Amino acid sequence: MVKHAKTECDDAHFAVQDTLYVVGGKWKMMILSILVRFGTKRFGELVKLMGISARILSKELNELEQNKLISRKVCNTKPITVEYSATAYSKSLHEVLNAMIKWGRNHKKKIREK
Amino acid sequence: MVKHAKTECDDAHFAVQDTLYVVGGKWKMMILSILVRFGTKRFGELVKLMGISARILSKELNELEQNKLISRKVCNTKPITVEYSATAYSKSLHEVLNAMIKWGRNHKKKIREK
DNA sequence: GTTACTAGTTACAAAAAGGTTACCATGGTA
DNA sequence: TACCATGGTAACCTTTTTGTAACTAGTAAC
Repeated sequence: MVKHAKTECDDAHFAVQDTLYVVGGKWKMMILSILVRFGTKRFGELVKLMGISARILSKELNELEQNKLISRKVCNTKPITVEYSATAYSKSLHEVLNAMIKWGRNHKKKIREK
Repeated sequence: MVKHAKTECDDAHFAVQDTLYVVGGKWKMMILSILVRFGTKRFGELVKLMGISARILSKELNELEQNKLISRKVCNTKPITVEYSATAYSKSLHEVLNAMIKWGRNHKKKIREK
């Protein structure tokens, strides 16, 4: 959680920062986007789908799991596989997620128009 | 704009990344939040309000201005003052902004409950 | 025995983000 | 004259983030 200097802590502006603290960065929202929209995915599938390195993905998945935003399940397959899924709590982010998808698409369109 | 490896570029997951590319980071959404909700603010006011350093604020404001998300106005006061305002385009972010404020507040509440 | 697949981890390097301090020019005030 | 405030900028440094390459362990196919 972000530490706030002087102002009241439940100020709207700092709430924005708190959200970014949990799901900011280059990859977390994209991982959630995939798991929420496509459903359960394996580690290796995410690597290929996203073009992310295993090291970074592993770290991001751990952090998301600690914040209860995804769940991890190890499967008894020949080479063991691990499945990641969105949790109920991660679904509380759908408004943020959808708004960002919408805005990103629109912004890219605007830029291409130039 | 983020460069995408192999997948189709208008994929929802990459749209999320595109949004983060423009308004991600520790400060940009907070600046927009303040300008959208409080209205026009001067440079020095933002520094005090946010607890951000002048160097970083200056950089962030420049980047937001380049993306047409804020406008800058130099005023003919005794020591010149500079006013920053949200633009019409920045208001297209209100959905993202409001969703993030709402989620951040709720998340902090959950954490305190533990 | 060798190769391959799985999901990671480790060590290392590079880049990006964020921060501190000192400084500038302007003009008003004590 | 010296000091204060304004909105910056430049040099420098630290921390965080991201990436690459090599390696692990278990099992199965060749």
